[in-house]
Amino acid sequence: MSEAKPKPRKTRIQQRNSETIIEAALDVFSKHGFRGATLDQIANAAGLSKPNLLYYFSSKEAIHAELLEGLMDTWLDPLRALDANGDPKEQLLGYMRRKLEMSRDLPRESRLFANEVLQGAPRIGAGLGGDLKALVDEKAAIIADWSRSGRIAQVDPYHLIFSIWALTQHYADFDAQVRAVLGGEDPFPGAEAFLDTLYTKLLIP
Amino acid sequence: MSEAKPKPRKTRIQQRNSETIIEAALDVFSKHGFRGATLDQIANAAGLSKPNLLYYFSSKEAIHAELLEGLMDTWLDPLRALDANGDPKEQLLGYMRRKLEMSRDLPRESRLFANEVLQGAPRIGAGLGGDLKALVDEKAAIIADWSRSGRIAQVDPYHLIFSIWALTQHYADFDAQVRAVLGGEDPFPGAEAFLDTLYTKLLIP
DNA sequence: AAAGTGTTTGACCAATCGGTCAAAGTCACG
DNA sequence: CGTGACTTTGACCGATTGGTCAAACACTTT
Repeated sequence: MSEAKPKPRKTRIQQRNSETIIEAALDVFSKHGFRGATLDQIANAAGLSKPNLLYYFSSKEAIHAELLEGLMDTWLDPLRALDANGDPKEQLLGYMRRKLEMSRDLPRESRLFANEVLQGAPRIGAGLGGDLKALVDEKAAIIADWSRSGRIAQVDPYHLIFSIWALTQHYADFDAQVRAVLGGEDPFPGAEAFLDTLYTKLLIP
Repeated sequence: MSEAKPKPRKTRIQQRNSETIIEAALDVFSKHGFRGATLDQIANAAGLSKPNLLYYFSSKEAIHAELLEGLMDTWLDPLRALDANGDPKEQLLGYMRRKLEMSRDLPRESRLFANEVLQGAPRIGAGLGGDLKALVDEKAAIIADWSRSGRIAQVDPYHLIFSIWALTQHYADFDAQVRAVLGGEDPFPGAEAFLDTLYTKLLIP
């Protein structure tokens, strides 16, 4: 569904302030969830007044919706890059590593999605059953082929993908818990080594 | 006074209503998060009036705190049961299976914790750095011993535990996403088979 | 400089929130 | 039955929330 309504990109100021608002909203929504975030918080973080926010976005939901929509692509890019013609093990390990990097570099985005899905995805339910499912089905078929031809071990491709999501996003979404247990140590070097070993062993035929 | 009576004397009604409220609060908090839940929702779910709720619990935070406190034990029990004297692989696979069962049977509890940790654990931060860290340290030492003595493969025990948390809780916390992708199929049978294979292969020395 | 468009804001609003309170209703027990 | 403790509720409160609006301000264009 490509609803390309020509939204008139107008002035420099509009461009700049819209981006500022989206950036501030990402900060606030990812930290407090949709219901927990307030327009005042977002306005304050963006350095604008609340009515000024609503001059650029018609409502709190509109900001949230634009955020999620703009992020969905970024979020699925690593999976899109999974290449049927590449080396299976390398492709899957590469996918895992890219997702882990995203947890390290874009933790707010990860938490934004986590918040949404945790509450039952009330605002992007369609996106999950649509684009996401289609993409996962496509890539799962590729993995299933690799399994069938013996190039990797026999694994359920769907649960393999789920496991990559779970393991990598865990380090962003449950950051507070991970760091409490590790006592401040940076989790990511250890995580990458562990996940490398895990998937290397799993995928050996 | 002359009579030394234990202060918190609970009547039948108190017992019953407290439990009803906690049960209703689990429903509402796990679905909407702390900030997203309202006293009216909880009261309605419990079949009581809002002032009646506050007759049993002094505040919204008090309900939430009691919920978390009461749940922390249940949540850590599977890890406590990890036995240093048992068979390493069986112990770890057993731990994983118990955690997966909890995701299937107690998804609300899982989401309650997920909500709390996602927002940075503002209300149980102490519990994470205290009891939880102590328990994980203790069990990680056991696993490290198993690794060192060659009874299981060499793995980072902390990230091994994290991986079990991430993989099992994923099926409760991201239920909406998992079911959207699988199209309604019950994820748990497939998940258990996948995780069994995964950890069996990982732990082989 | 004047006009027109785009931008910003203070004041305000209705709805909802967590929480209070006094009064009424109910229960246990001598 | 009577009495005192326990339980329930309608009415209410101050604070916060998302959102509106007219007026003021600023920037371009002529």
